[in-house]
Amino acid sequence: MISNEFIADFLEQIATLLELKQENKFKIRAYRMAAAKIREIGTTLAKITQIQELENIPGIGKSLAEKIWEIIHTQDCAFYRELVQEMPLGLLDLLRIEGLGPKRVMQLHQTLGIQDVAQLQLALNQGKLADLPGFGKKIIAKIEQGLIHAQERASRFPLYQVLELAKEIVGQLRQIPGVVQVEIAGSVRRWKETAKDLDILATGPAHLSEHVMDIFARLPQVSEVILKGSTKTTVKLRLGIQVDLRFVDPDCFGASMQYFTGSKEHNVALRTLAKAKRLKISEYGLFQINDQGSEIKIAGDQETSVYQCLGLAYIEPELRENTGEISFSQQNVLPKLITCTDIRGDLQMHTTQSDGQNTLIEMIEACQALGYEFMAVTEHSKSVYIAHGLDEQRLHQWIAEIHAAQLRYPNFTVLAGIEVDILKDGSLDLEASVLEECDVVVASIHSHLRMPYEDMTQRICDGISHPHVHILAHPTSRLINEREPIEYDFDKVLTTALKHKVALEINSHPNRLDMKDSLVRQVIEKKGLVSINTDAHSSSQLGYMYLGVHTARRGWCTPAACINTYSIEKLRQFLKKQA
DNA sequence: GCCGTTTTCGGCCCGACTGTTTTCAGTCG
Repeated sequence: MISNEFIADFLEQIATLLELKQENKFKIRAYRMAAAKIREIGTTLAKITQIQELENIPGIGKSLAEKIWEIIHTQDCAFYRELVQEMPLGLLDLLRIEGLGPKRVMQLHQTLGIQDVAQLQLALNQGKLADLPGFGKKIIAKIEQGLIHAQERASRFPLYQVLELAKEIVGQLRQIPGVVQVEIAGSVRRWKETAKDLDILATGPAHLSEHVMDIFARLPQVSEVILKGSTKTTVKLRLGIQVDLRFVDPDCFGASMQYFTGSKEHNVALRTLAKAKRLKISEYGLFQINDQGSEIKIAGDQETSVYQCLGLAYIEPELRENTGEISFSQQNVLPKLITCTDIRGDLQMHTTQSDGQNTLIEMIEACQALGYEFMAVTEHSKSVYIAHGLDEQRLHQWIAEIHAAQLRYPNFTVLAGIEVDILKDGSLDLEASVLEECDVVVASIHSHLRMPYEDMTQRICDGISHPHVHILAHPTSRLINEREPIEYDFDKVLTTALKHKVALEINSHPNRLDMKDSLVRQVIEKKGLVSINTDAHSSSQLGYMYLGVHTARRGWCTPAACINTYSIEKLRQFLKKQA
């Protein structure tokens, strides 16, 4: 079955080829928006039986519907083929080089016959670019540098890594006397799972701006200054990540935070809305345009007031992806999102009994220190040899030990659990009799990650249909930047989970964040349940909970949809499958 | 190519920085 990703990649490539062709930029945008829509939409397009249904999707009209239909049924697209005839695919790689946009790439292609990165490198070595109009010394140097960057660049950095870095840099900038505010913006503020760069906003009196930019450009983490102006400076850190700092007047703080938090798509939609109301929005504020064409600032110092003056309820940064949040906001029906303080307990963790670093008692006390009311200890099952997984006998004894430990903590609940493997054939790795002794059964997949789509779907559905299973852990087994998610029919698994009252986990480990945001959204839309857990292998990893909570928020998750917010009484009801 | 709180055609977000420019285009976010 053709995945939505496959279709979206096709449209994305067409958009880039049209960009090279210097087609109408709004046409290009239409392809990009359609690709984005397809990536986040819940339904698998390949299952659609009427082309009309495609046209009903916002952002997809007749022309795009026909192309998508063609891609689904032929795994190919004639329009795409035509474009590739005109422009070699190697040119797409050139576009990813800093300093090269569509115009210059086409100029290189048409005048020097350059078709790919290797030919560009050769032309640079031979000094051929210097003869071209518009290619001065600086531009050529930038392209040479860009080629080096393109080779060494990791595409995106995991959120957690960038957050740690951001805290460091923000801390350093806040120490500059006279600076009023320094805040993280961009995709990091939206808690997107990976970041291309880090955006920081600082405010203060205008005379300070040059000084702040100087200090920023000379921070010890900086390896290269890419551009430097009085209000905007971009540097590259030794770690390879790019950081943008913007400096504005405190009066513009709200508008700037709004602007630099993005997403780009959210901002475009907001500006369109503003324009319809004869307003103009920029990083400097929200302006009313009167009949003479002059502008009067009506909002800007607070982010909330920018939204308010547009007739919108405040939109949390995690929702700003232009996936429906603006119309929900207009109708004032945005969900009240889950927060870290709603979490009453962690339902997946490991101790020294299997592959954890801390003892049961240490984990209990760490959970209590976090203010939790309950926790579940969930060791691995026997087939996970390397993790020293438990067999029936050991689990039986271990449950007794957990019960004994519980006696020492009368005001706190320690649930005895297990993370049982779903084997290749869909059966569970432990006998039902011992699973029945557990308070919580978390099922997951650790082996045979590459199976045919239909078989994997069946395997997971069988696994979670087992009467003792409560939670499907890290549902896609992906590792960010390391391992692709396993492929199966998520709709079908979700339907099965709903039927059997199984919650789907949001695993908070920084390398996992699994399920990802868009899948969480699907669960929420279908009125399913999630469980946000850390899968901690040490007491310090219990602290990753916030990463899972923000991922949940990106999926529009409310407290009611997350079993970790339940009171212990309600949780026990759920675990009895009587909820 | 899409779409309608300027509705079936004519719009479609806005600004900073850089370089090669003699007044602005290209790139980027």
